[in-house]
Amino acid sequence: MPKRIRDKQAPDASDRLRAAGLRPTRQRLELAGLLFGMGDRHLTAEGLHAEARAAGCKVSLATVYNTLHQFTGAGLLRQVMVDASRSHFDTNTGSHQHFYCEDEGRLIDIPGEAVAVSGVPKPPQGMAVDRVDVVIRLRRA
Amino acid sequence: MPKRIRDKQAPDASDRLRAAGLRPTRQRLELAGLLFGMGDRHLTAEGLHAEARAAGCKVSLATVYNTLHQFTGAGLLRQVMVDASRSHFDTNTGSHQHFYCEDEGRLIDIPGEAVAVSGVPKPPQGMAVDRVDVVIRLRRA
DNA sequence: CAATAGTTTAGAACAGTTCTAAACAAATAA
DNA sequence: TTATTTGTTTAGAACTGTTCTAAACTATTG
Repeated sequence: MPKRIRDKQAPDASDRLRAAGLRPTRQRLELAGLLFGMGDRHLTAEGLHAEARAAGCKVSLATVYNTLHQFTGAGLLRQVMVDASRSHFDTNTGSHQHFYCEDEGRLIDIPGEAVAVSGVPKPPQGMAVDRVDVVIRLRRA
Repeated sequence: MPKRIRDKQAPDASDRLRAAGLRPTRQRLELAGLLFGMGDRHLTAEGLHAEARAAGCKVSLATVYNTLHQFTGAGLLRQVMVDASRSHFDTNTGSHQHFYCEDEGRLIDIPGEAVAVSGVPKPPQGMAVDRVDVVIRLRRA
C-alpha cells in the first residue's frame, strides 16, 4: 500500500522512469507530475524550479537540472535553443516547430505536420541530418 | 594624409561605420578587417578576440563584445543561436540558413534561396513574423 | 536487514557575458 | 590650432545560468 501512494498522480510514471533506467524518486515523480500533468509545456530550469517550490515540492535547483537532462536523454523532453541566455525544455517530443516571441521569451508550438522544409542540400561528407529545427521569430506587430 | 593611413585595409569601412553612427576607431576598423576581409564567417566573441590578439591587434574582450553588438545592431552582422553556451555571429546578413555540426560546434551556410519553408500558420494576434530560422543539426554519420 | 548502487543537496566553481567608472580618442567649437 | 564635448576603450568586478563536488541520503538487491 505505501508503495503506491506517491504514484497516485501518474500511475505509470514510475514505470516510464524505470524503463529509462531512472529510479522513481519522490523528486523525479513530482517534477514529472508538473511537467507532464497538464498538456504540452515549455519551461526553463529556473521556471520549473520556482513552480516546484511554489507547489510545495522540496527540490534543489541542481536536481531540477539533473532531472531535465535525464528526461531529455530518455526522450521524454526536448531541449529548445532559441534564447542566448536560457535553455528551454519542451514536453512535446514529437516532430514539430516553434513560434518564438522575442520580447516575452515565450515559445508556442506549431503542429508537426504543418511546416514543411524543402530544398535542404546534402550534408557534408561524413555527416548526417540529426534533425531540422525551424524557429519563427515574432515581434509585436 | 595621416587621415587615410589607417583605413588602407578597407577604404570604405570608415564610411560604413560612420553611416551606422559609429566612430571609425582603430579597434572597430581592425575588427571589421578580420570580420569582413575574408568572405563569410561564423565567429564567437572569444574566437574573434583570440584571432585579433593573434593578429597583433590590441583589443579588449569587452570591446569585442561591444563591437559585435554594435555591428549586429547596424545590420552588418547577424547573431545565430544554435548553442546553449555561446553566441555565434555571422557575417552573412542575407537571408540564408545553417547546418550545425553539434560535436564540432561548427556552422555552415546554406545559400538563401536553397531552403524553402512552407505551411507556416498565421502568427498569433498582434504578432508579426520577424524572420524564419532553419537550423539543420548534423551528427557524425 | 545489510550491502550496494544510484540520487539528492548545498554550496563552490565555472563560463560566457555585461557592467562600471576612469582613462582615452575623436569630433566639434572657438 | 587649442579647448570642449561627446563617444569609445579598458581592466576588472559583477552577474547569470549552468555544472561540479563530495557528503548525506534513499532505493534496490542480496
